[in-house]
Amino acid sequence: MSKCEQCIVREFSSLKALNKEELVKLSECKESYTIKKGDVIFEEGDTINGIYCIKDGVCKMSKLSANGKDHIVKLISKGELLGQRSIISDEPVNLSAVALEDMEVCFIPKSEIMGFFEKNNQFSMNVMKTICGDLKEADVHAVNMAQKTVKERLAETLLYLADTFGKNEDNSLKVQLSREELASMIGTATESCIRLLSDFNKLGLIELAGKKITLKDIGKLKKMAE
Amino acid sequence: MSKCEQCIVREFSSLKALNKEELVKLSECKESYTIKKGDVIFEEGDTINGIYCIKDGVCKMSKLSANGKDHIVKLISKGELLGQRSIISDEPVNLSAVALEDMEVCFIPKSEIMGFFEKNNQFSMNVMKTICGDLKEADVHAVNMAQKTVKERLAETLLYLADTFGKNEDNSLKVQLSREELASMIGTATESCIRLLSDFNKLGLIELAGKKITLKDIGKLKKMAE
DNA sequence: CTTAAAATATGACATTTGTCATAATATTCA
DNA sequence: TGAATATTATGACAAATGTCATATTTTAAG
Repeated sequence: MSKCEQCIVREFSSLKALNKEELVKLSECKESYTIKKGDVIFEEGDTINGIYCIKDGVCKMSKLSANGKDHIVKLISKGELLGQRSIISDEPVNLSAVALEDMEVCFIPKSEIMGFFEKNNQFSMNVMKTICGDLKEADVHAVNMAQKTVKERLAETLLYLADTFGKNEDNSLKVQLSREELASMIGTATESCIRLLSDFNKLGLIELAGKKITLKDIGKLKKMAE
Repeated sequence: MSKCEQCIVREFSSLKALNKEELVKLSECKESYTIKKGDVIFEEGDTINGIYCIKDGVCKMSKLSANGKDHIVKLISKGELLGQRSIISDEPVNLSAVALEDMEVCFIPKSEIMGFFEKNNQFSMNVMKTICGDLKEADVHAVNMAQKTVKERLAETLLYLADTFGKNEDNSLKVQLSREELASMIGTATESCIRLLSDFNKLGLIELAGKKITLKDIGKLKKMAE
């Protein structure tokens, strides 16, 4: 079993507040998992008994809307913690988490986390700050959904994907989403998404090669996203 | 100056975790304000040096979108705390707060709040739970904005207003929003909002009398909101 | 490698929503 | 009170977006 003391990923999350002793204890109770692309980590409504620390890979967090369509609320990657909200609220999770690529995660039991909350004030503050950041982002997201056109949202999302998850050697976006998934992120019909991607392609803003998307004119894309 | 120990509103917020001693100290440093309808409590980007405890009245929390339109993200009323996110993140506020009716609020300095965080674990947990609740709501809100039609959003919002803020003796909604504000809540053009209200009126779902809106067929409205 | 299934792409059209113009009504303030 | 202003309402039309049908291409399975 790998040791948390030596895990670099920890430095990027609230867990960086833990001291040596706490880390040793954490190493002993955490469980490592490998998750395959497409696998479900948890589903909306599930009761989870701990949080997941993402060591590697990206997953989508989505929510079913009343009409039965899935909406991808955000993407989570290396260094982030999954399920904090559910543990703190003591409620089932309200988003589903599905791996977009093969992932490495560690599961930390709820009891352990609650102990940190009680004894480590800095850890609590870190978690609070993270959740406050999430809240701010969620508000921005809601306003974007309400006020921006689909075209603007698509441009913005492409830029977000490039900024947040980076590019391959050939300059294409590292995270590969299906058209359906991309549509579900920007909140539109799959066909509309495909059509707009075609338009962007014809305008020279992006280049399409199968599932690969390459941003060609970031300046214009930024203008388009307003 | 009124005493926090005797303030009932406190019982509805995270402040309920405070002990007698803390309440006495709070009474001494807090400041009470009266805010007139339409007054700005703070604006997006402002740096605030404490949080506001709403004793009475309702305010709108809004965010300017890139195209210059205001979007009302949520309404806040009696018993809730304003500005927690900003204080915890140590960042300017990202939403504006404007009174929809005359309000009574108390301002609690940041230093005091930070002290509670350090010494009162239950207070910290309460705040965390509140923010987690906000986050959940914000995610639901984003999905609604992305997936529901304007009609569905209007029906939903009317029901929300009735549920959350109640009705007058004549059964009309207690919170009075202008058509423009209602439109800015559901994320649509003012004209579209007015048109849909007219439709709902003709269908017998609601009754319009000036600014007053009365829900006549809650069942159908619920169906319409999906 | 070949076939079936899934994903992507595009056309045609309906529906929703936004915009601009203008009228009717309500509200404010001198 | 009465004029000025803001708000609400409605029509006409344009633009954006969704839906359904159907190719085309890609991927997966045997």
